Amino acid sequence: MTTQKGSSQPAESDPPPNTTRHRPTTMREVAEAAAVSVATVSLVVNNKKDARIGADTRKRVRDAIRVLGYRPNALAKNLVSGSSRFIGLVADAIATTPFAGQIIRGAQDEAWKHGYVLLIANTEGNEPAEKEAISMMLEHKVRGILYSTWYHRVAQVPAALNETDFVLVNCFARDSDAWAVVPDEVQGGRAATEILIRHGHRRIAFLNTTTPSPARDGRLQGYREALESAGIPFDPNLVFDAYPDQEGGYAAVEGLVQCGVTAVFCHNDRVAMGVYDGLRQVGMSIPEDIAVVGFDNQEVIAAHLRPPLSTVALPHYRLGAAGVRLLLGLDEAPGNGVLRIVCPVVERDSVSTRQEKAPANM
Amino acid sequence: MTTQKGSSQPAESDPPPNTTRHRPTTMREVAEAAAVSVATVSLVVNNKKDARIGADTRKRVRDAIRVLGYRPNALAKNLVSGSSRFIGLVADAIATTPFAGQIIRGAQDEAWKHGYVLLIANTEGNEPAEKEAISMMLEHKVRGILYSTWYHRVAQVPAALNETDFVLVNCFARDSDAWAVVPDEVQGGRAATEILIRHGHRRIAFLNTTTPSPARDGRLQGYREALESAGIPFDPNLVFDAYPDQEGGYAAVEGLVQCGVTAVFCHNDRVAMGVYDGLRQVGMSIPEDIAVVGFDNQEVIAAHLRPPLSTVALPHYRLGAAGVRLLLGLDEAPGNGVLRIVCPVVERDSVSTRQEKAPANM
DNA sequence: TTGAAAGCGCTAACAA
DNA sequence: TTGTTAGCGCTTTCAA
Repeated sequence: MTTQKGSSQPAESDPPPNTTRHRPTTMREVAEAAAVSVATVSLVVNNKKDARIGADTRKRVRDAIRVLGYRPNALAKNLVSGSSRFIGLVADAIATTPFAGQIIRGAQDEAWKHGYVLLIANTEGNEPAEKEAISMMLEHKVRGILYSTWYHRVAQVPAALNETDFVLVNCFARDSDAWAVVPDEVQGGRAATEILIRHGHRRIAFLNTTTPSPARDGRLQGYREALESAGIPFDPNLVFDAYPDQEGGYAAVEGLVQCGVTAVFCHNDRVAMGVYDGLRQVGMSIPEDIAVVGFDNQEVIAAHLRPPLSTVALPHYRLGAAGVRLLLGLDEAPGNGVLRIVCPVVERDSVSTRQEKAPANM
Repeated sequence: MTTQKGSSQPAESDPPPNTTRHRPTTMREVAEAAAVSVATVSLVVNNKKDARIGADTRKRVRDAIRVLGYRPNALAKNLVSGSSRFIGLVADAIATTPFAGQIIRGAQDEAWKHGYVLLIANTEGNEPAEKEAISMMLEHKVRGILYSTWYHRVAQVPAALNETDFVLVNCFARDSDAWAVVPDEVQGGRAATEILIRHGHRRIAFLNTTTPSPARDGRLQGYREALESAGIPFDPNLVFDAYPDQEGGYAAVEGLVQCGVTAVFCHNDRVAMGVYDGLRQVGMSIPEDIAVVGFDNQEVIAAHLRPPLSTVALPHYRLGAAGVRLLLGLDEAPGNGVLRIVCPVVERDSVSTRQEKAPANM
């Protein structure tokens, strides 16, 4: 097949004919073509405000740029200015979960907005890889580093991070005041529970995860706070342990029906999916017999269960975006250094059908 | 709170004390500290094979590097060498789907392996954003660009891509011989169907997507090929249209049971999930009454359905990895320029239960 | 075995 | 209004 490569052939073998596609055009060449100095070219390329360039000079330069297909060399530019427009993102698992991707996306969009580019590295949580990734970013003189994890947890901050600005995303340091952005688990747990309360439920179970984590503690606390605000006494017998996946939810159904609750708040959407299966098994229907809300808003699941699942979303996109804003000093970090992002409610039909929520007009 | 920034204070205000953390150490400083020339430092930093450096000189340099916390400046290095160690990845949707992430991961891992770093940009399929992203990558003198899409489709190749090496990932160009890496839909469709055939099914429905796409055509062809190889006549009445999500699968169940098939190949796992619901609704069980296989191997769903779903995986990770291999010239492109990656079978319990497949020993 | 010096492509004083 | 020049931090001949 024909080659699609331009740079594949050694350029020095023959004198560059005046065709395109050899060594990239430099600013100096543009300057010669336009019969001006490189300084002038630089000025027009960068649209320097306080540079007074004659209209015709400017035009000559512009033309030369177009004709030669000139592109500024960011490497050189960065070298001069001493700092690059890179932001490093090191992640422990870029795509083990659908979530991590949203962090990247949020970070990327926000970075882009301010003229920065994301340099990413995924380390699989592997320490040498992590060190190497950070080194490489440091060597590229990144503006700063976002250190992110795929689930909300305590992070062991690699020492090398201190050589630059950094912010933790979806994780936090236990013994340091390093800046961090995390989801507000407590508020999320409260919100989830409140959906149920708002629909008149008083006997509400909570299927919490078995894994110790900020999510486990935070959501439980939120659940309790919501009950308390509503004047509903907390009943520890209504809090169940469930392994945080479909099987865990399925297995928990038996206990659920035995204790006679009218609603259940599941630690995550996958658990909720298991609960759906279990409930169906025993002939109970959602939301009539039992209302359920999940957590995470894992689209593939939540939006397409029957009935679609009301849930609380994990704000991954915003986590990533807030991370770069903090990094760039666009937002101020809160006093303790950790910024909590709210987990928004996503109501669907697993608490009450749409008809009940908003009666049709006819 | 205390600042965690090093670079935040102007460094020129006072002469750098010999503490750490000011302007980063340069090679020249290392040279001075070690009382050698920068050339020598360069030699030892890069472990140049054919450089004969005295053991003690080398040690002095090493020590100075350690003491000063020197890090090479990749920007400068790249400028000199004329080319960077960047590979650009432009994606139309980094995380709308769990899939895209795997492409990134595959590309990242493979790039890393060869000393390259990924520069990523997501464009949301937005053309100006795409142009800008490519420009930026070109300006950074990337080694090449991976242009990827989140689902397998024909891509409109942006002209600017021709200024560098590039390979299409998960998409291909209609009228060009641009290099591309895509999943082998035909083989995938064949493999899915063969799972069913291997388990004795002869009357096999195919719930194909309604969306025109390489997946739609390829999987259908694979389905037909598999039937043909097994000597089963193709019956067009057994091919149904289904919108490619849970609702589509659910809706298709009625037709499915009416035509009395014993097995169904679903265009994707989400459709399969809908089929599960529908089948349960009419009291049929999987795999006893009807066997089902999906496509995509979307973990959250496939692995946790009841019973777990046998399916065929989309090789996103390998797509990304193969993309960089092609780009770097590590692998040879096939004659027509498009490399097809096999979609591996993932057997679970929706075709026959594990017991049937492998009887327990006692 | 090591050093001096040129220069990668660009920016930013400073001159003119 | 535009040009000259000195670097940015590094690699790489070429000399010593």
